[in-house]
Amino acid sequence: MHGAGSGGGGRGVRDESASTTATTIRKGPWMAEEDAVLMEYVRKNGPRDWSSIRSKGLLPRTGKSCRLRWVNKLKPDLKTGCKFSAEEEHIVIDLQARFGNKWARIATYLPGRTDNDVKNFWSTRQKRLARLLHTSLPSRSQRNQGKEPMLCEAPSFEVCPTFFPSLASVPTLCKSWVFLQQNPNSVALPCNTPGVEFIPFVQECSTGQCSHAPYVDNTDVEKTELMQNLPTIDNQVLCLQSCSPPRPQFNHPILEMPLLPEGQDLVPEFGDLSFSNHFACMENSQSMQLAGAPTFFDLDVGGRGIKTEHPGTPESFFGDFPTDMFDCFEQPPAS
DNA sequence: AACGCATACAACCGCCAATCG
DNA sequence: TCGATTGGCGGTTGTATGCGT
Repeated sequence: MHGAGSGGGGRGVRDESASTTATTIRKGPWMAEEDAVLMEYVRKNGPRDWSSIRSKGLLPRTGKSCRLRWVNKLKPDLKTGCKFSAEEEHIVIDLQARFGNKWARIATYLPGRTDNDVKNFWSTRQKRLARLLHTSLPSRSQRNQGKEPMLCEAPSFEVCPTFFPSLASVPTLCKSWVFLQQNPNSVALPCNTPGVEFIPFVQECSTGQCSHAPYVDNTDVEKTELMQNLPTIDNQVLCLQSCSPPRPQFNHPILEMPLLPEGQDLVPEFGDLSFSNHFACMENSQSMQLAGAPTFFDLDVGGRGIKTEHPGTPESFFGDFPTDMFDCFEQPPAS
């Protein structure tokens, strides 16, 4: 889509050819004097007619560069030098799942944040998660170039069907799964299962009465449809329960867009505390019941078997994560 | 102290849609 | 109507900084 690899070329302080004459476009870091000129221009003329800044000889910068500088650095009320709060992170995660890489749109929900801020935050987060999970980001050919929410950006988990024979008929477009709370009917849902998106954690409901609505910012009708679309496993209705912290209240009315099944963030799959319990139990019971079946720690994660690095216990697996990674998740209710 | 790595940030690029003449 | 210009956006990359070894 875009000129990959061309970005950044020729910019920066090494661009010594950049002069201060109005006929030559200056690139690279902005100087305080330039900022002052730009601020003064905006004060007099407002944030518009960016190209006239150069045509009038005020700055040897392109209009695009001036606008970018204003929007990202000089505009009042920007939260410069302030890390994303947990609430902001939640908002970005949720909205990215909903809108895709529409950073400008997402930024409108975050006062003081620019699309560049959100984009950088997300990029850094993706890299961090990829590294933590010993897997690589999707190849460029696999990325959707931001046109739609990412389809299962989480690294792949090859889930042994032996564990979940009842899911053999569940269609899947990806290899990522959301795990249900551990119990004798433990199941996993592919992350693209209808109704799973935006639902941090999933529990099984033996009664079929769902007392907890999943977190969605949609209408009740959509919620109902969402619930109806849930698969049934072994004739049991799956019940959704959000175990995530209270969700942020958006300043804007959300959602002119429908739920997108592709949206599924990595965190829910790995943040569920019952996730580890699930496999701890599996180690003790199911692996015995299913003799010969591989355990979670035999599974290949992102093409790299983690068994050798994390032999045996869920704790050893999660030990690789930052200690505060799950701070925002509360313990699921004891069953 | 030096080095390497991860992260945060800044600013570029090309593409595209809207606007203008 | 159409080509040129402009502004907005998303992707990408270089640099600075912090931290651990």
